[in-house]
Amino acid sequence: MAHFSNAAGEGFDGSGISGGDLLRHWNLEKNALAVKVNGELKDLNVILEEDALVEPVTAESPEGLEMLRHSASHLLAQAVLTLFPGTKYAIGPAIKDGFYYDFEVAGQIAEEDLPKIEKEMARLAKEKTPLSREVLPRAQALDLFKEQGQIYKTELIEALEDEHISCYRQGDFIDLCRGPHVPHTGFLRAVKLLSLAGAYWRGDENNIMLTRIYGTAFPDKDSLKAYLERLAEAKRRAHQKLGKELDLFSLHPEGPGFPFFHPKGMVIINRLVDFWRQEHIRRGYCEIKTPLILNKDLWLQSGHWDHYRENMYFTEIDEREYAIKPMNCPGGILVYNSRLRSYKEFPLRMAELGTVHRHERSGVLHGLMRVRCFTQDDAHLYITPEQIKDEILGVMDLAKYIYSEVFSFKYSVELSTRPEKAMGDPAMWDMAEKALQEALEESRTPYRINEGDGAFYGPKIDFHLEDCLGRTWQCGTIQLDFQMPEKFDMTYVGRDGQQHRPVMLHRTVYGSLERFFGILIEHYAGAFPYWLAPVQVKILPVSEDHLDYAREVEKNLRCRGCRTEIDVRDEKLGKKIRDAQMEKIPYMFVLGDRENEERTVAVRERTAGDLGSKTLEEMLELLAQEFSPFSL
RNA sequence: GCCAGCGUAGCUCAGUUGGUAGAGCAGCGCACUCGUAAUGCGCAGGUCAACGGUUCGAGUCCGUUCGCUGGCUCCA
Repeated sequence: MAHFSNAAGEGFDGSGISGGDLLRHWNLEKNALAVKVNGELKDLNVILEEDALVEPVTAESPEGLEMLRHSASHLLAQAVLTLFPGTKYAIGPAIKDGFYYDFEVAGQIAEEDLPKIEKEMARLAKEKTPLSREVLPRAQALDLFKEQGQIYKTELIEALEDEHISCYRQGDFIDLCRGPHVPHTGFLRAVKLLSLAGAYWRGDENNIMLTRIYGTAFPDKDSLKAYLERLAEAKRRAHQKLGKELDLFSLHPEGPGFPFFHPKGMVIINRLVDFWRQEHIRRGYCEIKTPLILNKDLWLQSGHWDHYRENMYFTEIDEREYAIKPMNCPGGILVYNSRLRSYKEFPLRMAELGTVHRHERSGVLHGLMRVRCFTQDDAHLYITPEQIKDEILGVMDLAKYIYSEVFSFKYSVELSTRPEKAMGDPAMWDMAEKALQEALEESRTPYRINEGDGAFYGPKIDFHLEDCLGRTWQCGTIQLDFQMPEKFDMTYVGRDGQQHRPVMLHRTVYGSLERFFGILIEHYAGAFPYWLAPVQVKILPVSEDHLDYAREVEKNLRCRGCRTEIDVRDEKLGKKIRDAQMEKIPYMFVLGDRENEERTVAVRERTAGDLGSKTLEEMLELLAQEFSPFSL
């Protein structure tokens, strides 16, 4: 950090060096792309106020990296305009891990053009053209872009209220931009274009679809290379790929979006369910099950017919219309309403592993993460208004326990507020939003507000987990609902003997078993912890002679609930070990003459390797020490 | 749904400017009876996603449909 002054003295004026030049010099020595002046990010050629506090911003800092990528997007636009004259350019920001730029390309652009564009960018970078800021009067800026037929830029300027428009110029390329930017294009020497995609202008599907080019930029070639390797590694652990390799699940054209679970996948799903049941019993939930198909009247009453019809599947029974449930709540409400309820039952926590079907648009399907048939670990809590906060806190505690303690996930939390197509009284919405917010504040949970993203019947708290490429997926959710109790005329008898309206809380923790499973596969890269592993111990007889002893050991393990298999193939030991390793099985027991005589097993662990010889009793003790969320 | 790319044996992939389909792994059989990450030999396996068109001739070119992947929009 340094103090600079433009004031007279120190020979600035006398020596003919301006404060700006001095600053530039000082910062280039420090390898800075920009500076923070009194905490604010500025270009290197900023004109300093008297006694400004100045810090260099290097390419390695988060701000520097973002700037680098933003500047790279300008370079991309310049290259595309050079190679595809007549192209209209829209917007090009830096994003997490990179940048993009949207174009209406003159002619055709294909993925195979990317190397050509990269080459042009490299050429332009070599020229070290300065990126300079130009502030134009509004009318002049408008004329400038209008002349070139840049309709997207003029539309953007028209939306701005400023008198003066900030632009950045590099050579003959000029872009509407707030900045700041790197001093010259020479800083953009580690840039890679990644993919081509369609994107609607201003994110509205009624608008024209532009061509988006994604890329990334790093301070140097080594860190770019490291990033690309990370991407490749992430692709190797994609759940679709591992699901096939480890024989966990499959998807078929016969049922797009309807996953099939194989025996090994079912072991994991069932473990998740067993654990879920245990934890819910402990936390005072009961469990119900409701039908998959219910008649149309129910969905009319719930509001799904009006708000959710386009995502529902329908069928006909005895010439009457039925719907396949897209959500579990209406069924759950029928259980609630099946008899008179008392406040003494409250908080009434009814869980349901409910399988739902939703007609998702074909383009959004994604492995197990976005499917058309999935099982929610749903629950509906029927409570009094006074119980709202405690119950929300209770669910948040459960989510934290499962995400953080059991699975060591990092997760983010969002509060989604009233959407446009909301049902019901705005005052109720305000109250519900406030209750959720209070619970978040009280539990000191960091969260982001997602304006207008709530469910049609109520606001919600969402829990998001990351997949291996850093994409986030909503898993758990807590939704506060005052609408359904009205619609279904739900009541309970209070202490005063009068009928009251309950409040309803919808919630999930896994979200959907399918999605959570997909994320788990990637989280563990297929090497599931002992308590989830489809096969926990693989028994490897050295030769056929040791099969009898192998069966004896297998029986012993099975009796104690251990999931075990013998590799009975007529193969060499090395091959059996390799295959067990590829299957990511936690333990291998090697059995040969020695073990047979000593009544021991030679233990190999998938990451630690050889653990030496152990008696079966010693081994069972070791296995018992493996982490398990079960406490039976 | 929209944009782009892809679809060849169970899996991973090769297949010249259009001339009639190939490897490795997996599977099956035989031999070997094996000590810590791949034993050898053999056999079998394909309406080249589907349908239509161009052509004497299509895995290859064109069109349509389906599916998958990456995005966009959407996502209770």
